[in-house]
Amino acid sequence: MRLVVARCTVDYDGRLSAHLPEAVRLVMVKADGCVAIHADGGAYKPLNWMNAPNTLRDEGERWVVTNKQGETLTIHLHEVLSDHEHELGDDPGLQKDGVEAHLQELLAAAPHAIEPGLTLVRREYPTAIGPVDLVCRDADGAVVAVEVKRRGEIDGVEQLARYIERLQLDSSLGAIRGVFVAQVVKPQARVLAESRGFRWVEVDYDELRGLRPDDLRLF
Amino acid sequence: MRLVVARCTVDYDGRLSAHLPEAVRLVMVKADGCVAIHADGGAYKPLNWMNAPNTLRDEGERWVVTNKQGETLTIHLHEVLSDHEHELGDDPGLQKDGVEAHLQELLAAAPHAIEPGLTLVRREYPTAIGPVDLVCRDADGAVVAVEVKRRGEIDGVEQLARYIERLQLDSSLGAIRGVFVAQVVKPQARVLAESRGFRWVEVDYDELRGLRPDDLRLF
DNA sequence: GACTCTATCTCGGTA
DNA sequence: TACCGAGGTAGAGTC
Repeated sequence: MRLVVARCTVDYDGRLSAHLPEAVRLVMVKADGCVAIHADGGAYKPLNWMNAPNTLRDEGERWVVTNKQGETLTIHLHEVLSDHEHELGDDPGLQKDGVEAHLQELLAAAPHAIEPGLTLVRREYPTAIGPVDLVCRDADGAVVAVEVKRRGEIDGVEQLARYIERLQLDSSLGAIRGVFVAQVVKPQARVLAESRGFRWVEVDYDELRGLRPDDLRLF
Repeated sequence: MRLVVARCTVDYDGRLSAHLPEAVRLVMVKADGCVAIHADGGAYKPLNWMNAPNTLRDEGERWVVTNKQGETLTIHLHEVLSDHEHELGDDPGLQKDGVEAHLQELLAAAPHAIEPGLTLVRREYPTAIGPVDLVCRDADGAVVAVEVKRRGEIDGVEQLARYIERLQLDSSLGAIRGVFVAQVVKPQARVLAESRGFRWVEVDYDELRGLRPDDLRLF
C-alpha cells in the first residue's frame, strides 16, 4: 500500500464528471491497484477513487488511472508532502454475525417463533420475480408467505405483496396469507402491511439464537 | 489525519457483530474523529470503521471507539509498524456533473424525447408522499406522470406506482398514464412496469445533452 | 430530528 | 458475465 500526502487537483471522467480543486489530500494506492483520494473528514468514503482492475500511468507530476470501461481518474500532484510504501500482506477477511441471512436461517429452523403452529415448506421459494424468503403452512394447512428483514420498512412490505401476487397465480396453493417479520417494524411499514392484510411480527435476534428447534415442540 | 500501519485485531459491536483476525492493516483517523481500518485491497470501503461523531479512548495497546448509539469499535494494536500525523486542512469539496438531477433537467427541457407530443406541466410536482419527477400532458391532453432514474430498477417502478395512486385521488386530473424513464431499464423493472400498465423508455444522456429544446419543435 | 431518495454506491450470490 | 438484493449502506436534501 502506497500512501502519498500531497497538494493536488483531481478529475474523474466516467459515469459522471467530477473535479477536485487544489488542496492537500491523502492518495492511497492499494496492492490490487485501486486508488482512493481522501480528505481529512467526511467518514470513510473518499472524495474520488478508481477501483481495481485498472492501469496507473505515473508521469511524475501527473497520474492517469484508466479502467476497462474507459473511465479515467487524473491526479495532478502539485507538491508531495509525504510518500510511504507499506507491505501489508493478504487479509484473512471479515467475519460477520447478525445479518438478514442469519435471521432467515434461525426463523427457518423455528417457524413457530413467527406464529404457533407454523411449519416450513421451503426457504428461498423460487418465483419469476425472485425468491420468497420463507413459504410455510399454518395450523389450518393454509399457505403463508413470509418476508424477513433485519429492519422492516415499506419496501419490504411491497416486496411481500409482489410475491403473494405472483404466488396467487399458482392456483394449486389456495389462499395465501402474508407475514412480515423483522427485528424492528417501522410505523409506516406497519400501516402498509395492515392495509394489505398482512400480519407483521417483531422478533428478537438474541432470543431466537437461544431457542433450539426442540424448544418449540412445547407449543 | 493520523495514519497508523499496524498488526492488529479489530472487533465491531453494534448493528451487527464483526471480527477481524490478526493481520497488518492501515488504521486511518481523520480530523473529524472518524476511524477506518483498511486492508491492502478491496476498493475504497474499509473493512471496519466508526463514523464521527464518536469518542476514542486510547489505552495504548488498545483503542476503543464508541458512538452515541452505543456501538463500539475495538482495535488491538499488536505491533505498530508506522505512525504518522498530517495536517491536511479543509477541503474545498467535490464538483459533480451528470447525476440524476441533470437527467431530470434535460428531460424537463425536452419532454418530446420521452414521447412525441409530450409537454411539461411541472417538474417536482408535489404530492403528500413526495414529489413526482415530471408531470406532463400528452398529445391527447391526458396527464402523464414520469419517473426518472439513472438506472431503472424495480423500486423505481414501485415509486411511480405510489405517485400515480396518489395523483388519482385528485379527480380533477382524469386518467393518468405512467412512464418510467432511465438510461438503462433492467429486465425485472421492465416486467413490473408493463404489468402495472406503464410505458418504459431508455434515453441517452449524451444525446439529450446535445438536443436543444428548439430542436424538438420539429416533431 | 425524522423521513426521503441518490449513489462513480460496494459487495456478495447466482444463473 | 450480468443481474439482483443487502448494506453497520453513506450522504444530501427536505420538512
